[in-house]
Amino acid sequence: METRLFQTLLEQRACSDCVLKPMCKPAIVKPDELERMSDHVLPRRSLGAGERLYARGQPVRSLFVSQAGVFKTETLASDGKLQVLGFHFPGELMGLEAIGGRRFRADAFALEPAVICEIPLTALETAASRQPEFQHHLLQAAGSCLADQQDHVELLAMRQADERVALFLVGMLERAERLAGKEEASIHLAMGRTDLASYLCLTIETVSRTFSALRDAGILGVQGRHLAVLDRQRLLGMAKGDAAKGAKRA
Amino acid sequence: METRLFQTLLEQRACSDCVLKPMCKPAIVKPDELERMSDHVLPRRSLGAGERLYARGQPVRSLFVSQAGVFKTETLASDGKLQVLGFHFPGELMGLEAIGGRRFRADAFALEPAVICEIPLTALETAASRQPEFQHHLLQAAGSCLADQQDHVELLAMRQADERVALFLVGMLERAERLAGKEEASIHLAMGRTDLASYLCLTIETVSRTFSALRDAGILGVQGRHLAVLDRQRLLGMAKGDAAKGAKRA
DNA sequence: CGGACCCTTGACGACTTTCAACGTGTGTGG
DNA sequence: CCACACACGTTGAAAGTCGTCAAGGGTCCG
Repeated sequence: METRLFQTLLEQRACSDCVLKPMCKPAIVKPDELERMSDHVLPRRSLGAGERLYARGQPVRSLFVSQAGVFKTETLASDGKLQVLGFHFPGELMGLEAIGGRRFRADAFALEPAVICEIPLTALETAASRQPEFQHHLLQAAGSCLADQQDHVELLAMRQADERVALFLVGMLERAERLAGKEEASIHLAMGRTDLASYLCLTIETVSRTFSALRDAGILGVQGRHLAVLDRQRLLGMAKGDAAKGAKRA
Repeated sequence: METRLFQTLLEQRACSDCVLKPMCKPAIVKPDELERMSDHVLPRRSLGAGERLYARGQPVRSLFVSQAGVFKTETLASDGKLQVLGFHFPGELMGLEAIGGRRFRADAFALEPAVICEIPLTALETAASRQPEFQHHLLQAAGSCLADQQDHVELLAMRQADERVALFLVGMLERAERLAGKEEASIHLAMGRTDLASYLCLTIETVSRTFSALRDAGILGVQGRHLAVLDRQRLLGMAKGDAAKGAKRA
């Protein structure tokens, strides 16, 4: 059950035993450094759905890696509306964008019950100094965060709503498959339509209509937040901007 | 003249003498490390307007900092169209998003005659290992890149074309003022309407019309790429999404 | 049972895109 | 020197898509 996994994740203190080590982006290399690292990583915390991990404006003292559960980060855009900046899956680093300005620029919320690994910046930097390979990993993790953000911009560059949604779903599918290690035919969305719409820069109505169109076209099965990928090929096609009209057949 | 400055920038080999040191984001801290760093930084190159600095798919061996001249980075979006991801001013780090995947994900072009400082990754990492403060700076630079990308997303989240353009102009103004160290009343755009439109995810026609509307509203003076900020207050207001209608007075 | 929340669906209008034409400046070649 | 092509920017009119406003259904919970 989920509770079992949660218990396991919470009890683990040592990074060397971490279930997520293989996919932990800031993964540490040498065993002895792992030990040292463990001493500094704070005890794992669990968060309930909707709970806030950190808040905009707080000084950054730690970075975070989700062990279980999807997170969202959102910021107050210049027009005063909330803007979802990203969704963060287990193993993905959070908070890095804050260290440029020393304070968090966004709020982070758990979308589901979650377990979080908190790494103090001081521990991160001393570990990086001691161990060039870890430093290298850290830089790579930063680069990956940047790449993710660029993907978000690319997503927003898709003009048509259905293309945007399709590209988003393909991305979610890939992430889920990377975590599961196998092909998936269904997607469970951790976020509601509101967060989804904000991330895609669309209204919830448009998102809902697009899902319905994909359903009517036989591409997707839609039951609330649970989606079934019925025609992977056509979904991929839409994500590439092929089928301008959602329901149009090839 | 510009040529004089170019000559100066090209002749400088030592980071310690660098004119841009105060604003070089990956600025190095201690003098002796500066010396060592200089030995590894490649001789500065100059690029003509439109010349390519690096290409998508190339393996990353160096990061780059513009010494003079604005650059653009653009990628091939999944729909096959070119998408401008960012504009990079002197002192800003380029290429970091590539190191996550070991290859450049974008092309970088000089928009004007430019001088570039090339820092091999190996030099970067050894310097960071030796000197914790430099490592800290490097991480901060990475964070700043990430923050810039988030700003881009925030920009794209502005629904109305005039709000997007206004927010972009405010950003350009701020960057120019940071470089100049004083308030500016005019903006010289290094990029053409096509790159601008791509960055803003609008068509060039819409960008052009928006500029015209801002001109007619008495907010902006427009002469091709040269803009005069006539009503700073109202421009800021639009960037915050206040005036939904561009020409509407307060 | 009522209410809150989330998601869906419909109709209308506004905005941007698209298509098209025009003007300007620059560089090339006659 | 002029003609011409070409790139770039502007403007106009028409069409399409998404946002807005509004209403309704479903589920969960008190």
